[in-house]
Amino acid sequence: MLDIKFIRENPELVKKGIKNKNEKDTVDQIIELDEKRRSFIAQVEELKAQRNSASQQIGQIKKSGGDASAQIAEMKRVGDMIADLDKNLSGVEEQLHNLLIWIPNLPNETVPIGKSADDNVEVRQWLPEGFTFENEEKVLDHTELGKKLKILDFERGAKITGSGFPVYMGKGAQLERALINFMLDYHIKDHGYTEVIPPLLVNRESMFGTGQLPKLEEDMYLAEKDDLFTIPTAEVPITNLHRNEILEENQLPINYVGYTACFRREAGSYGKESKGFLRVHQFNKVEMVKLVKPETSYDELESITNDAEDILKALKIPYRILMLCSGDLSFAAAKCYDIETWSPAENKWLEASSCSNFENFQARRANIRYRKTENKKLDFVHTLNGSGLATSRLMVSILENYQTPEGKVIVPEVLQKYTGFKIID
RNA sequence: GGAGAGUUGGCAGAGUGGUUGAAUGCGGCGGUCUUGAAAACCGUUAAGGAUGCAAGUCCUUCCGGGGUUCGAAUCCCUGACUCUCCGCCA
Repeated sequence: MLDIKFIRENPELVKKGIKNKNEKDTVDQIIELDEKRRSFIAQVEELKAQRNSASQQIGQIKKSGGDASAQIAEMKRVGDMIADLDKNLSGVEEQLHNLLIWIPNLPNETVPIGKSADDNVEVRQWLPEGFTFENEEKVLDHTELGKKLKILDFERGAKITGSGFPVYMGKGAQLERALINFMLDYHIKDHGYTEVIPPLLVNRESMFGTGQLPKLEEDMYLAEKDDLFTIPTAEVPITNLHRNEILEENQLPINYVGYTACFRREAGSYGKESKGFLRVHQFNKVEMVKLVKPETSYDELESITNDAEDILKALKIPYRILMLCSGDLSFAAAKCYDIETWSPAENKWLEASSCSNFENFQARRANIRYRKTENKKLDFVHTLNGSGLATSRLMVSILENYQTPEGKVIVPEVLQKYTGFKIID
């Protein structure tokens, strides 16, 4: 959520940001409603001040046994006027709110302007020693490998639930679990994060707080009876841990890491991209969330991105970092790096992580503030998150990059102590 | 699922219609005292909004929403959550 005062004072800046994000510009309507709102406030507050002092007088008169019926009649009239004005005011405020919640966060000034994913900018690439993009022999893709080695079963997943709900079997399940544990341990021990196991269903307030609602309602599973959503990412419950709280400056930065299953309807995105793990409705992800002081948030963005990269370096998976252009940024993000891992079978990069700075956009929605040590003033924290990482796409890269000419898969060295075996055959 | 109790400021906890934004205690901050610290004592201590260059003035807020009233933390309705007991269950 943007600050209405900021919009009022910088309408052109806001309009530009909205345009660069390909979102709907309602700034003129917002400013008009804001003026209306403030004019109603001025009127109604004037009357309320009048009523408050008169009510006090009436109390005095009654106490001393006098007759206050004239004042009471007058105040009844004033009360009716207040009721009318209040009604108008809340009507205007509702309209204003309904526009404001659709205004996206503005891109940071360092973000390249662009329309779509084609305009994202590659920042750097990391390739393991000896890696080459050319494959002399045919590489099996992850679905073929999964079938051959009996470690993934997409067909049975479709039977018991529907397409896009993968089943991991045997060593596949063990590898998945090893990967999750490895990533959690790494972030906890080497990067100093605190582990959280949050609920997988959350209420509307939480979904609003991180910016999934109202825009992305159609992309989420909803348990209608209880009006609860399954989480599309652990970002939602973990960031909302501190909703409506005031933190102390010396508590910051707060670094959380959590593993959860994630659920996405991916409405309207069926197609060739949906093979195997490439697009699923349920997947596993280790997510990092940071609550930080505003002045540090861009350093923290670099840091959280590095934390995700460290995992890939340890696994020796080739990856590249993209800086998303304005048009490809999510609704709530001000700046975002995507990490893509290499898939030799698809012969392309697959998004495995997304690290974003939301500045105070989510903190405003979720009302997460902190008290500054210096002057005791309150301010909104900045929130960040980054996948560290999503296992589905990562599993594609591991299976494909670590396969032997015979179609077996070597377990990455750092995972071997977690799996207890070195090869899947 | 059934029955009951509760939700007040950073925390604990008073307050059942009229200077109650809210007693008191703790905590926090400032000060006195002290070589320093502790103790003791004194003072101070909410957030959001409107307006204003500012000082200030005003409005709102006692879980959320609605109502009664000239006036509500206080009365009524409703929703959420918490706790206790019973039932069911991993």
